[in-house]
Amino acid sequence: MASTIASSNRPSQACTHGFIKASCSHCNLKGLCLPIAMDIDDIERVDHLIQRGRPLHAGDHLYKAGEPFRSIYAVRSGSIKTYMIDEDGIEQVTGFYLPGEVLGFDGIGTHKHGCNVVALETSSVCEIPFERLEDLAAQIPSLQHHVFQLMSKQIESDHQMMLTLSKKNAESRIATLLLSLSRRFARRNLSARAMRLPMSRMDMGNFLGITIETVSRTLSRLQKDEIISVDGREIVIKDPERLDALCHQLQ
Amino acid sequence: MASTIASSNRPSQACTHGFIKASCSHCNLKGLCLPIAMDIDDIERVDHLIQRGRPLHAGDHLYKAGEPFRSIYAVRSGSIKTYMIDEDGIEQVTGFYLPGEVLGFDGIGTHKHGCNVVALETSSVCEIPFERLEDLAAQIPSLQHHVFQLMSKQIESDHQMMLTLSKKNAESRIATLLLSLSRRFARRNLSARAMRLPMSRMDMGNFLGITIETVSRTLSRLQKDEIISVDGREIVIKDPERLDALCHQLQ
DNA sequence: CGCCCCATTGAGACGGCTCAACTTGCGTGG
DNA sequence: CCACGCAAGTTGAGCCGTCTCAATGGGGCG
Repeated sequence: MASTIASSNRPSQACTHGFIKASCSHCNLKGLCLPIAMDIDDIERVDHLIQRGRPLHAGDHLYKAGEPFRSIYAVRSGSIKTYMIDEDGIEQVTGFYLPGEVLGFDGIGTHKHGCNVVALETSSVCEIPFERLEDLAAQIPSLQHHVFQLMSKQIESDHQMMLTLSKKNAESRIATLLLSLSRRFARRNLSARAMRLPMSRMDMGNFLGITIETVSRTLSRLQKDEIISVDGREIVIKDPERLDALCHQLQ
Repeated sequence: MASTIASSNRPSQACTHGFIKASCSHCNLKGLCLPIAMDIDDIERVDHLIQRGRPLHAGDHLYKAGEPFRSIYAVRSGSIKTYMIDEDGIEQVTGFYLPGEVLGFDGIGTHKHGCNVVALETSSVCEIPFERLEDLAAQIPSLQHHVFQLMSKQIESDHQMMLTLSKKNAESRIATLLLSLSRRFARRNLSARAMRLPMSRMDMGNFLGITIETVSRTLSRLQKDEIISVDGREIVIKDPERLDALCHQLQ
């Protein structure tokens, strides 16, 4: 399944030395990612500042909290988890990022990355040096606006997450996550019904503020009720309407 | 106490027709607010795009979710609450804003405000038209960077809130909120120990993901343990160290 | 093959919710 | 002036959802 994701994003040409050679204009994520709604010349200019690195393997860290902030990153293939560790060592998963999604907007304020970023499976990212992005954004109004938009959407989705954590019960949290993943897969023309979860039960539970036991029990219950079917990380949404209805219940 | 806050931010000159006349360069919040770290000429240019309106009274909405997004706002005096209402009518308070703090960064992505904004007491705000801010940001690199920084800090504090909602028990959530308010009062050279909460128990509970009964019980317990004293909305932090220690406990 | 990690399932404990009663402060109107 | 209603807050009793602790079951890998 990981290979399915990767192949759906693989650029047309591959490079001899094993690195993935790509360009924004040929990337089939350009309708989702940073270059959205930019004209071809401007995409070229963004393209030149993007650095495409060696693929990350599952468990590899892209960066860790406290390291100097220099770049933001767009996911090209695979999947990425961000998490923070507070002063007491408590971990909080703050997000999951799929191809075409941009991460790393925290850390601009403090010049240090605010969270840790780790690959959940073999993944590749585009690195976007932020100082150069700022220079270019000052020259291309639509790019500046687009960066503001991406950050704004991050804030909105974080607020939605605060509501989920604050007001919803375990079943509703799980349903909300499954539907979010489903919609994001669908946006990339993958199946909205059948998917392989990129994260462990531990990561799901940590993100949703519940224990792995509750995650497991809830998934089992949803399966018993024939709303989804579960086989490890393979999930099939059998009844999207009822799953959606579950999102709308309180704790 | 509301008047204390207002007077501490009142600009030097007052206008005849009752509106508060002000400028960024004379505002004693300029070390906290949008013009931070800008030189005097650039502050003047920011100053010209800022619109200062009639004061809001407690309960007045600055804007509501769904209205077209045009401006962000800096709090000049008083205090402001933001909250979202999801499709089921569930309300979630997403933040409290004190003088010198900037709000409204959600909504850039969708061109519609993502949340509702209401004054908790008599308050005044500076309106910053966003299109003109974008124009100016493209000309003043430090301003563009500063807007990115403000949004980045919003994201970081939202992530911190996600951790609080996801991992901490009621006592720890209350302690975290009290210390956050205390630090933000102190930054404006107000007392870090004695303060008047700008929000109701309902708002505190909604923000923190607990019921008003639990808020009330928890405050009573902290008072019994002589960590704080409570008299309605008047709070005195009697033992900051122990209050801080309470932040660091799990659920 | 055995080890370890991840996931599942069960039983009991507990923190916070629900429901309810009561208090207090404040504005309104008789 | 007091009576009254109303909103906000406090406190208590019992309930419920999730956590904790524990046992068991696969699946991948050395």
